Formats: sequence, structure tokens, C-alpha cells
Amino acid sequence: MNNKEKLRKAGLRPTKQRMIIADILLDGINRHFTAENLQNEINSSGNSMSIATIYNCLKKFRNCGLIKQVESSKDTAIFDTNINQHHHFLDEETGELIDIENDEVNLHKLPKIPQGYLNNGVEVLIKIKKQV
Amino acid sequence: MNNKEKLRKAGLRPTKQRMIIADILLDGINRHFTAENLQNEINSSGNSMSIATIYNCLKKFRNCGLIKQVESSKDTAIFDTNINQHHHFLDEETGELIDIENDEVNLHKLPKIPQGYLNNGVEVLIKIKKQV
DNA sequence: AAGTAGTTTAGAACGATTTTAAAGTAAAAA
DNA sequence: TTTTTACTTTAAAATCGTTCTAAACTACTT
Ligand SMILES: [Mn+2]
Ligand SMILES: [Mn+2]
Ligand SMILES: [Zn+2]
Ligand SMILES: [Zn+2]
Repeated sequence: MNNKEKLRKAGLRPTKQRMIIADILLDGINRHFTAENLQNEINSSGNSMSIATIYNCLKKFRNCGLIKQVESSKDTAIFDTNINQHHHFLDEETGELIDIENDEVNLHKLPKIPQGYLNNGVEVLIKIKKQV
Repeated sequence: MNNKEKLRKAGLRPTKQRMIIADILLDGINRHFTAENLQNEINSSGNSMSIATIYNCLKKFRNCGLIKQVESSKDTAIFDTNINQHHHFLDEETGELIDIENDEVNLHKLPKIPQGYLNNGVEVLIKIKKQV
């Protein structure tokens, strides 16, 4: 399925801008990135785009499940092209995230989900720091 | 150990403002809160404090390990008085966090820590959503 | 082709957080 | 105790990521 079809299937009009972003993000290589990172990639690819459009687009892509947003205590939103359930290493010093595939973690015992709620995904974060 | 001693031990001068905050946060009851939540509690206690001081203080407390900051994709920082290693349920709709004690989770299989790094803490986040 | 609903954009606005710089306070030195 | 020093608090301004506004544009439908 090409990117135009992916956008259509997600219910999004394949505009020029969304195609530019899809071509960058949906190339099968997983990455963690900010809106500014993406704008730099867009610029490097010889295109340009308003930051408002980039935010609009990332929000749409996220809400359609084409990308994810990572939980982060940094003040800049971090997005993730790996939409499979997976986990992360986090170097808190640098903010660097490294993917951990789902089958590399095994949760043996899980607490009971609170009354009236459903489990909607489990994420493991392993904080790491550089060895001295 | 009283709060004045706790601050001294953490290397912080026990100023009037830090004592007011310590009296609210270090009462043994665990909570998740924002800077604004804390300012409201300070006001309710008959005191008042500049928001800059509240941020200064929260940063110092966090860096000293008296409180933690939670990983969150919301744009407002969320702090946690539970400084033990523990986990969370997160209702993504409301942002509500519920503590999971460390012994309620058992990680059977963990990936190898990347070369040159040390494990610096594991956090499990269980996203939950209200049952329909 | 014409209509319409959705999209892009520059720039303004917003909200959380940090910075500034001056006044105040706690601890150390005398 | 007084003096000195470094640290802290504050209001206000600045900063920065993100969202909003409203006008121009474009994709899709009729
Ligand atoms: Mn965040
Ligand atoms: Mn912000
Ligand atoms: Zn990832
Ligand atoms: Zn907690």
C-alpha cells in the first residue's frame, strides 16, 4: 500500500503537505522525533512547510494511529513512527530513546485493573545512564 | 526526622517558602500534582508564594530526590511525592494517575541494557480507559 | 464547471516555564 | 553581635512550544 492509499484509508485527504510528511515518516524506518526535527527533515528534502501545518498533520496522524506520541517529561512533544506496542530505554541525560520490541519484555505479574476500567496498553520504560 | 532536618540533609536551606512546601508535600500522603495544584494548596493553607519560587523549589526538591517528576505527554509537568520505585495506571482521557506498588508487578524477562549503560530504574505504565 | 467542506498559512495568541535583576534572608566569618 | 557572603525570593518580562485566527487555497462532490 502506498502512502496515498494509507492516508485515504486513515480518512485523511492526501494533500501535498501530508504526502511530504508521509514520505518522510512512513518509510518503514522507526524513529523518535519532535515537530522541529521533522521541519528540519522537510527543509532538507527541499520542501518547506508552516510549523502550524506540521503540528496539524502530526495531530491528525496521531489520532489516526499512523504515528504515536511518547510519554515524556521533556517540554517538547516526542513522536514515534513505531506504532506496534513496544517499550523504551530512556537516557534521561540526553533524552535519547531506544526501542525495545514487545517480545523482549515479559510481564509475569500485573496488578488488577481498577474497577470500571479496561487495560489499554502496557508500556515499560527502562531508564538508563552512561556508565562512569 | 522533621522537615527542617530533611531539607538540611538534602543540602537545601530551610527557608520559609521551602518549609511551607515541605509541610504540604512531605506529610506521608502520596500525590501527583502540578505547580498550579501546589500553588492552590499553598493559598488554601493561608500562605502565598510566587509561581517562580514554586518552580524553583520543585526543581530543587526533584534534583535532591525529595520528589519525582512523572513522564507525561501532557504539556504541564506532573510531580509525584512517592519517591519509591513504583508504577502507574494512566487514564489518558483525564490524565489521572494511580500508583501501582512495585511488588504488584513482576518483570520476568528484561532486555539487555545497551553497551556502556547502566539500568537506572524500570517504570511500567498501564494505560486504562473507562469501560463503555 | 460550480459548490462545499476541508486544509494551509503567517502571524497573533496562549500557557507553562524560565529568566532577570533587585530586594531579602540564612549561614559563615570576623 | 556585627559584618560579610552566598543563596533565595519576587514581580515582571521573556521565552518557547503549541494552538488559534481568519483569509487564501485545494480536494472532492455534484
Ligand atoms: Mn511532557
Ligand atoms: Mn509549553
Ligand atoms: Zn519507540
Ligand atoms: Zn506515583
